Amino acid sequence: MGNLSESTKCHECKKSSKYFKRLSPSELEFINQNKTQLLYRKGETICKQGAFASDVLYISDGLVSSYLESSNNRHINLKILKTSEFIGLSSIYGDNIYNYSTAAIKDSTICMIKKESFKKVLTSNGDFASEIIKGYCENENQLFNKILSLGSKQMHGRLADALIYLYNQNMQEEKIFPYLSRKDIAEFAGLSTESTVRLLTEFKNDNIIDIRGKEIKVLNPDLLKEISRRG
Amino acid sequence: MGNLSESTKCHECKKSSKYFKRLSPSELEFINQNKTQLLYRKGETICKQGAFASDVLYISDGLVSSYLESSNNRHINLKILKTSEFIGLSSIYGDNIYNYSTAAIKDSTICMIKKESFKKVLTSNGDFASEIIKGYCENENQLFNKILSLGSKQMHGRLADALIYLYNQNMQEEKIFPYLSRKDIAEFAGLSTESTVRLLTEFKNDNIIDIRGKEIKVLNPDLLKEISRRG
DNA sequence: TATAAATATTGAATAGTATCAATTATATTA
DNA sequence: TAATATAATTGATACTATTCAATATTTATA
Repeated sequence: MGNLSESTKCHECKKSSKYFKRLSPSELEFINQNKTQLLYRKGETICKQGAFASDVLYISDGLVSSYLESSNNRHINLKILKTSEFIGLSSIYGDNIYNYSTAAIKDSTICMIKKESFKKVLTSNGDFASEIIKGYCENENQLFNKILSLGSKQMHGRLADALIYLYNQNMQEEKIFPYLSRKDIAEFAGLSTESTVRLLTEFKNDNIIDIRGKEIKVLNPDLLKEISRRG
Repeated sequence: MGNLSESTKCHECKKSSKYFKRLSPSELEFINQNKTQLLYRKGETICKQGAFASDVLYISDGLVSSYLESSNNRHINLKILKTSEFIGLSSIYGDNIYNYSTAAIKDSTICMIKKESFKKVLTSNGDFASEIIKGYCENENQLFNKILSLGSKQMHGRLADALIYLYNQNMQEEKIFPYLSRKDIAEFAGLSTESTVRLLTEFKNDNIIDIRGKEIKVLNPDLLKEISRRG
């Protein structure tokens, strides 16, 4: 706790997102007063699909994966969420429930902001609202890609899509592959774990990727894109 | 044209959506001045995935299907859009291009509203903006369902999902099945046309649905939901 | 209405993918 | 570190779904 409390005030937060930059000091202070900060350990569920959503969550520091849980007990991974990203934005106006689950893939500090407070700021600050809407749109695009991948491609194309996405995430500051199991990758591609393992080996033998344990490097991104394109 | 011009003014439009109800007369008049009305024939493409999006489209009267086109030449159907729904809202803040294609499934009157004008009203009228954001959220939920269906279910579950969606659409004022080919249904379910036909027959033999040519009736919605649930 | 074109249906063959079981490698914990 | 648990890999098999080809049916058009 002591270690957390240092960075507990929003306006002192070094991890402030582009969204929060749109807020005035008083708005930021208002948010600060209506939030709680929590530490989630690797593997812990942060929010659960279907649960009542009274807060908007903000990743103050960490690495989180979002996923959908199907009625037949499978998971489809949606995104890797990083420091300074929001969770559960669409619950603000929607059903009041989380539409997907999230889990910490490494120890993560999460700010929980009361939804009503968040909404208040959103209504009063058009700039902030615009930024949020922009976020929605980008997000939608990624969902379309997912639908195309799952709906119109077979194994090779689907794994290529997953690797392209994950590799792009991996290239930024923090490496993510060390935190992902084969099962995680499989759930990004919408494949069984075994098929994923087999295909990864195939890609490796074709010098498309390099594998050292969990670490995966893309050697031939163009070919990977071509495989994605062909489906 | 003569037939169209009668209902060309926004404030006289009988097909005004819940969104437009949020606008003041002057705002409505502003939109009116910055729009064009066009008639699309059945089968015509209304907007094309990837094309530059300078307008927000509004279905003044008609029936439209939205779909994604994959790089390997397949289509995945997303939604049936009806009178008083928007097309291309997410291009307002996003990439400036349409992220999906739409085609008229029957003759449809479409209003094309200059994006910049739409944006102007959106920025100045928070109520209107709220309504639009709410629309985004509902939409996102449907995309999650699609991802779950395509990513975690096999044929029976996927067709059940498609039929449940289409049947719900069908129940409203206008019947939609007469406008849909087996191929269309297949593209909603993410299946081949032949598999779709075979499964439809199977569902019919199991008294889950009734088929008379294009007309499809759901006889046992609970069983259909159960099939969807089990995947 | 007759004819042509498009759509729907069915069967058989093939390709694609998951599942199960066994084994090996890696990570965790006493 | 040894023991145990978890994750990764591989092979064989069974299942799922598409494709191709042929036929029937419906729709559109001259």
